[in-house]
Amino acid sequence: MKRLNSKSGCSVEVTLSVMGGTWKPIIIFKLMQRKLRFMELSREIPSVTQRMLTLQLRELEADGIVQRTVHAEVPPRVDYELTELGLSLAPVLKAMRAWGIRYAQQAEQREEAFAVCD
Amino acid sequence: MKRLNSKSGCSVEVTLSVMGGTWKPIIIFKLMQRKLRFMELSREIPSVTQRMLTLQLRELEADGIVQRTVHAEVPPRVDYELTELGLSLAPVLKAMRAWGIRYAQQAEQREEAFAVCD
DNA sequence: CGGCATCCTATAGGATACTG
DNA sequence: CAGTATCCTATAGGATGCCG
Repeated sequence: MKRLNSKSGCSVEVTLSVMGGTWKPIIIFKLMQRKLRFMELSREIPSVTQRMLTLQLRELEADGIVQRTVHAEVPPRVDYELTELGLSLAPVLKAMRAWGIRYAQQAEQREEAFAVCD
Repeated sequence: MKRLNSKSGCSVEVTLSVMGGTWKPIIIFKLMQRKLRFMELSREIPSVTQRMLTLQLRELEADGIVQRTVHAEVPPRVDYELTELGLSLAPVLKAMRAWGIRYAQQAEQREEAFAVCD
């Protein structure tokens, strides 16, 4: 996905430059519910490979959306949580969630057999 | 961008399967304000090429988000407007717009010189 | 456990030219 | 005007293996 230049364009493009991408909204949404470690995130989002998960988390970290904490333990333990800035994206994600639920319900009535969870 | 399978996964993934992508949210946002013809859309979103605009509009049409109307005139005239389903995405786009504006304002205070419009 | 490195393929996306 | 068609490059993304 093309990374939009956040220094220009409309306000929606600015948001997209930070949370655009196939996995970022899902990652942020999962982290809205609670702090998660790497393996937990991986299990929560089965469709993402570990490689992509790592890459996207690094970008979210660089953009100040996600806080990464490494605990000095054996076995290693790393957890990810939203920063204040990341939390401020909650209204966007909540709107997306609400729309997805409504859409799936309507599709169900059309016998399209969705299976939606969070 | 990987097209998520809308038949599974969390509710956010369902929404992403319809409006995910670099250009779709921007296109939908522009059409929220008013009906636009192809060239108008192209000018409103300078960063998108005609080719990508066509492709994305076709997908949005196939997903029932956008209504394409061809007028039998010379020169040809085609306009795009949101369907009822497309309009129901407004809360998502409005949340994205609000976040983008706030983010740009804060960046401005950090002297990062954004230039944001709609 | 939480990665990173490497190699590979598929798809997104751009440039340009052409057409009804 | 509103596209198509063609060709091309860049990036997304997957599979696998290794490591502290």
